[in-house]
Amino acid sequence: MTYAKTAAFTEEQQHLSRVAKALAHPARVAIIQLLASKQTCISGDIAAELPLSRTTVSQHLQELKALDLIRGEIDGLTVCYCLNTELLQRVHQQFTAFFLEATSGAACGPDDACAC
Amino acid sequence: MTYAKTAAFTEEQQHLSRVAKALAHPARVAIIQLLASKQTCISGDIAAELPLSRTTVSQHLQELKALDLIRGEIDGLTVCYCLNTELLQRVHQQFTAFFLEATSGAACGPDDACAC
DNA sequence: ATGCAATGTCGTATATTTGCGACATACTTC
DNA sequence: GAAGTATGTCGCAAATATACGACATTGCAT
Repeated sequence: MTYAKTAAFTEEQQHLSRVAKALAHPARVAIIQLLASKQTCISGDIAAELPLSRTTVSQHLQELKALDLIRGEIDGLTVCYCLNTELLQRVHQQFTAFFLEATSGAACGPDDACAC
Repeated sequence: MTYAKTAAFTEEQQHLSRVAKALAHPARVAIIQLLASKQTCISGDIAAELPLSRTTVSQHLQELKALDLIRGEIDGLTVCYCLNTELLQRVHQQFTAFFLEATSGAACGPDDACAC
């Protein structure tokens, strides 16, 4: 395995990067925004709204579902996807903590010159 | 090009996913946290702190630098990296806007059942 | 100038992601 | 039950990402 030496990193770092990877594709960002905008949790309409094939969209949906960021509920023939707002809020807090940590410390000088 | 049909998405979605991709690896998250914790913008010490080869760390640094999230300043023989806190703050705002949008709308029901 | 140390780049091997057509499944309707 | 529709899974091809050793470059010290 010459790939993904993730085990050597903090659990926090791994989790943050896992969520970041879920958002690392515009299609998945678009899916979340779509679910946020439409009250009704759409199903295959998502595929119709995106410039990708239905198969590909389904895969992106599965990726988001694997992280539990979205949830799918079978309603007869169609599947209803919705956001897991509770988890999204927790993720938001983690990202905020990360960014606050990153922006609070002394960094570059006034004209972006390192202070070392 | 059977990959990255990013051009079909919003500029906002593309940018968010680009930054997310930069954070989609624990090593890069660790690098940012390291730069945040150490006052002095370290150089190759970063490689010593991570469980990766110096070459690999250098590549991760270049990726972060390509997005201007970090900056490197040559100081004689060593290179000083530091966080671009200004940009990080802007990115933080964008992520916050995204998460607020995602968590505000009506989503799953009380027991995480879709409301459709 | 010579030697050494710190960095980055290049080439390469492997793993993963992305995208999509073909197929299987499940459910609704007639 | 037959036909049609909505979804997901599987398998494949191409593009990317990850990891690292070998090499080139640059600057410091002797």
